[in-house]
Amino acid sequence: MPHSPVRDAPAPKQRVQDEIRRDIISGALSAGTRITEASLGEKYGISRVPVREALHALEAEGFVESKPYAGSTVAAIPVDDADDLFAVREALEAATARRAAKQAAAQFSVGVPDSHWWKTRKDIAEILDSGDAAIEADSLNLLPELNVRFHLGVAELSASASLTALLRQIAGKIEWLYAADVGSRGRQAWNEHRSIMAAIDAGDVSTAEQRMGGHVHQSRTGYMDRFAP
Amino acid sequence: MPHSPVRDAPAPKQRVQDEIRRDIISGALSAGTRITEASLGEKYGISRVPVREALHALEAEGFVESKPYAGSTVAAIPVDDADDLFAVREALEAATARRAAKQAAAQFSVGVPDSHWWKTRKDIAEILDSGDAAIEADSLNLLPELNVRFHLGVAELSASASLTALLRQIAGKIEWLYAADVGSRGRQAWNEHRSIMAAIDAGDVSTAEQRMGGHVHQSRTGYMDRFAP
DNA sequence: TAAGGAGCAATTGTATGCAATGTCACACAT
DNA sequence: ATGTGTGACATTGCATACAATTGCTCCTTA
Repeated sequence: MPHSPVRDAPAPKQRVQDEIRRDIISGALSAGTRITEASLGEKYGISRVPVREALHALEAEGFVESKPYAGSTVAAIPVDDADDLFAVREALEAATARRAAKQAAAQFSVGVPDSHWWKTRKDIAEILDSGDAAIEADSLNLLPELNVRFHLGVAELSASASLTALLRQIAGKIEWLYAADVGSRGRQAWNEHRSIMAAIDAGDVSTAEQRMGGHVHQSRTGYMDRFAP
Repeated sequence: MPHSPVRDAPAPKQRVQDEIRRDIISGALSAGTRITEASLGEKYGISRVPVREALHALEAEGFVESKPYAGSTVAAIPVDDADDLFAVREALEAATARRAAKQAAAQFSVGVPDSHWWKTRKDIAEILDSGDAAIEADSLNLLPELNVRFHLGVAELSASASLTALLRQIAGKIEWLYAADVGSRGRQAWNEHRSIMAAIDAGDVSTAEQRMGGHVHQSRTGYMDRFAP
C-alpha cells in the first residue's frame, strides 16, 4: 500500500457530497433551492459525473429531492417529523446498545480478539475525551459532531451493518433539526455517555439498553420542549 | 405530456436496479458474489454508467457492499439483525399509522382536499381487494409483495418523507429475510389490515397506532418462533 | 382574453475513452 | 517454507460527447 505523506485527499465525489450536505444542514442552501449538476461541477472544478453521484447519494440520505430529467432541489427540513424520528431512534439505539454489550461480552469469552472491535472501542474513548476537553474549554460548538460520532461508534460496536446504516440516516436528520441550536443540554447529555459505555464494557445487556434508551428519550423531550412546546 | 400507448418503459437504471435487487432477494445472486459493472452492462445491453448508478443505489439500500476502486459484492442476508429490525419497524410503523390517522382526520376537517392523499387511499383499497382475491384463489405467493405495498401505502398516507424512506429501507431487509418463506401466517395477518385501515379512516390516532404496533409485533414473534426458536 | 398546442432552450440520462487505484500472482530473499 | 517486494492486470473513478426528456415561452385561435 502506498503510504501517503500527510493525508489521503478525499475523492471528489465524497468531497462535494460532504460539502453540499454541510451547506444544506447549515442553511446556506435553503429548502426548495434548485441545484444543477453543471453549476456545481464548475463551482468545484470537476465534471458533472461525480456531482451527479453525490446528488443521488444525498437523495438517498433525504437531503435533496429529484425527478427524472427535471432536476434536483433541496428538501425541506423534517421539522414535523421530529418527534417520530426521535421515537424510532429510541428503539434503534436501544438495539445498538444491547448488541454492543453482547459483542463486548463476546470479546472476552472467545479466544481470538476482533481487531476492528478494539479499534472502534479505542476511537470511542478518544471521542469521549475530546468531548470532556471541549466542555472544559467551553467549546460547546464542538459537541454536536462529537455526539453523532459517539452514537455511530456504538452502532459500529453492535456489528450490525443494517442498524448502523439506519442510524446514519436518522442521525443526519437529527443533526439537521438541531442546526440552529448549540446544545443547551450538551453538558448533562455528554456525561451520560460514559455511564452507557460502562454498561456496554461490562457486557450488561439490559442496563446498556435501558441507559441508551433513557438517554435518547431525554434528548427527545428536551428537543420537543424547546422547539415544539 | 406525451401519452405512451401502453405503458412507460422504465429507465434502464431503474430497470437493472430492480432486476439486481430481485436476483439478490431471490437468492440467484448469493452473498459474497462479485459484481462488476462491465459484465452487468453487457448482460443488459447498456453501458456501465446506469449499472454503476444502480449499484450505488443498491449499496445505499444495503444489498451490496463496495470499496473504492475495488468493486462490489453481494451483501450478507441480515439474519442476525432480524429481531432488532423488527423492533425498529414496530416503532416506525406505529408512528406512520398514528400520523396517517391524523392526516385522515385533517382531510375531513379542512376545506381543500389533498388529491395525493385520496389517490393513495384508493390505491390501498385496491391492494386490500387484490389480497383478498389472492387468498380466495389460494395464491399466497402474491401476498408478500402486496403486504409490502400496503405498509408503504400507509407510510405514504402519513405524509412524512423521512418515515417513508426509513420504512423502504427496513421493508427491503424484511422482504429479504422472508425470501425462502411463503407466509404461513399470511391469511390471518392480511385480515388485520382492514382493521388497521378502519382506525386510520376514523381518525382514531391511538387505536391506529396500537393496532399497527400489535400487527407488526405479531409478525415479529411469528418470524422469530419459526426461524430462530 | 383565456385556453391549448407547437417549438425551443435548459437540464438530466447515457455512451465511450482515459486516468487512477486495488488486487493478485510470482519471483526472490531470508 | 515463509514472508516480502514488484510488476502486470483487472476494475473502478472521472472527463468529455451525444441523446432524450422536461418545462416554458410564445404563438395561434375561438
